[in-house]
Amino acid sequence: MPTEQEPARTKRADAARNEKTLLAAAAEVFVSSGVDAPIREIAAKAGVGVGTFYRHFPTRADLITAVYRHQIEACAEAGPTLLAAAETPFEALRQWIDQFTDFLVTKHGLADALQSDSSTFAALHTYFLDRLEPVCAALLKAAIDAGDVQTEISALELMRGVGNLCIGRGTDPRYDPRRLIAVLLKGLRAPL
Amino acid sequence: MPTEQEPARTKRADAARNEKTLLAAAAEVFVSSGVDAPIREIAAKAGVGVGTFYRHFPTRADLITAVYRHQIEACAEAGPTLLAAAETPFEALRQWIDQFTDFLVTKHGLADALQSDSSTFAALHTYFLDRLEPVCAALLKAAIDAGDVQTEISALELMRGVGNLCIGRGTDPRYDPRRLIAVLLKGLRAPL
DNA sequence: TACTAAATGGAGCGACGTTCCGCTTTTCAG
DNA sequence: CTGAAAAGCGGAACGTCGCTCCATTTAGTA
Repeated sequence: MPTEQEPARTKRADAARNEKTLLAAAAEVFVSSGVDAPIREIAAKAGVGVGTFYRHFPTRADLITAVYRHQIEACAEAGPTLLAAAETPFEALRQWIDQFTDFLVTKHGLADALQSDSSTFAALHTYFLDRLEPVCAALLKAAIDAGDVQTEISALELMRGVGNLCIGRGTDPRYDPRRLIAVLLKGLRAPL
Repeated sequence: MPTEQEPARTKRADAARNEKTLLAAAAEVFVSSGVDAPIREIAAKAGVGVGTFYRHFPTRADLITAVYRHQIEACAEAGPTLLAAAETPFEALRQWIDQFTDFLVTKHGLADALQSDSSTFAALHTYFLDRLEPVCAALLKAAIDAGDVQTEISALELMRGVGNLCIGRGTDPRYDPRRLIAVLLKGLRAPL
């Protein structure tokens, strides 16, 4: 079995520089134009050609995961921490969902992309789920074991539901995802 | 004040025929390719040019509302009927939401379009809400008055929440919007 | 310095939405 | 019945976007 011992030659200096520049440009453009901003715009802002862009991020999902990797990681790591610190497992779950919601809500269009069935975003969807689903599952299981949650629901379904509810905020001030997510959690909670 | 008494000349026969043909073609294409199928495809299937398409349906939202007008109307009319027939107002609300959900879930991509903040679909969004929001509000108010619902929530928010939860079904068999909507309703319900 | 592999960039292709306007068809007054 | 005028039609054409391809440039190395 080939134990990933390959040289993994270090990237050329200019390539590394361009990648950083692209990441910064993308982060900036995402804020103003959302995660589905034109590639050309990002490449232009970074001062590189589109060919260079695609060399670094073959897929839009690659770019998005790279831009938000830190926050996804933070969210993943928050799970066990919250579980240890909170009064009850259910409270830990609630707080984790809060953090997850904040993340989605502050990134313009990210929630939309996450739920899109377009194959372009399949990888993004997969990445989020692979990383976060186990974390959410642990919290959910703890809450169930504690008897705080009776409803039968999978972590995946819960996360997708929360993600979906985060779509479209900003369009209409009368729609607040957090309120609905609170209702959803209330529905999850065992009677009494 | 000009009392809309204008002649409103009846459409030319061929124009009326083309409109019907386009509607039929669109309904068919929507089933196989979703509501965001290429305009050219619909026009081709109807055997007309794209210019003709745009003459009849200047915006995609116009087409979608025309295609689904009957079902939207049926959903709107079901409100009062259910309220009169059901055991409790909350049960009426639940059944109405069921019908609304069925409608959204069976139309490939309709829920996505409904929540999209793209200005293309703004009219669609408006049409749905103008027609259905009062109906949902009446059901919700009845349930609140009966004491079955305590949570403070607007009909608009509830409808958008349900609509959002309907997004992405079909992609993943493990995600069932109805289950989450049931949880949401449980969360709406007053304790006990 | 000279060589090579990595990296670049932007022209170009196909798909799509949308507009525009010369041509065809329907309608209806006479 | 007839012949304009009005209404409708079609599809070429333009702008935008995602993505690919490859001739050229450049960083690392001996």
